[in-house]
Amino acid sequence: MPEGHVIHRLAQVLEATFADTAVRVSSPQGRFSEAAALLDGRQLRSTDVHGKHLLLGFGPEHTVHVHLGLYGRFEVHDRPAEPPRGAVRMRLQTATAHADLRGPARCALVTSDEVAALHDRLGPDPLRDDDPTRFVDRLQRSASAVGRLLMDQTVAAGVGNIYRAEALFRAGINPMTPGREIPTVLAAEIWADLVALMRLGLANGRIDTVRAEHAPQVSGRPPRVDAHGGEVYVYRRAGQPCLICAHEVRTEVVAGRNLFWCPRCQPAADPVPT
DNA sequence: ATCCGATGTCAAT
DNA sequence: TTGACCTCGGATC
Repeated sequence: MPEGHVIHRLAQVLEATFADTAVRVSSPQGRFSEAAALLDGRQLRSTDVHGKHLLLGFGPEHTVHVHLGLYGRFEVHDRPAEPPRGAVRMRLQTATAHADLRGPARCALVTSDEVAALHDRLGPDPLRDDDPTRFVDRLQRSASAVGRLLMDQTVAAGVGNIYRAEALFRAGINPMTPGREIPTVLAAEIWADLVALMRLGLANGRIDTVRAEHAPQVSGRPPRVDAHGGEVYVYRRAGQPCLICAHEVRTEVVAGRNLFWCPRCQPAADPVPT
């Protein structure tokens, strides 16, 4: 259940574990057997990540496109593989290591054209040093709520439900604010904060938006340690007191996911006087 | 033992 | 907007 930083980290681990050696590729579950046979014995030549999409390059026209979706997992172990338990879609293995992919939304051999189309479709990724002006432009050209736009992978690739809620909290922006009402400087600041937060998440291996550099001061209140392994201001804290102002954190489904915000720290803009 | 929701996306409506 | 995908950990009975 990853946001983009998890996929970037996964790519690093896979590269470190499997580079420069022949990799046995199989599909114990069977649903990837045909492609696995084509890849078996090749070397992992490259990895690439855009948003939440992982690309494993086993040579020209031998790229595997992986997307974990909501419940996929890709676990890497520095020990020889044992007979798989449960459904393993794709297994990579050497004499000393193995990696098991389970429950992905997508695991498929793709052409270079399909790779190009994927990159074209996705918006800038805060972890790819992409151009922030594309993000700012998309935001400011839309009447949609910013809380919706941040979940749109053509607007910002790799941002998920936690970073959406936390970035908006840190910026003090009400999630229902139309993108076009967000000033350029503020939009650029949201991007810069996403870059900082996601880089920190990549380095730490977990999300922490409270102790992150430049975070708003948590006046006298201890940060809440989130049960999911990170520390957050509002994510999944519906009904609990805001860590800054003690107002009750609200929640509402936006873009199909539960969005969380503090109505006091993130007030709706004043109505335009008539 | 069982239910439910989840760091996601797409196709069908 | 809704259901499907197809997995698991935590809450609840």
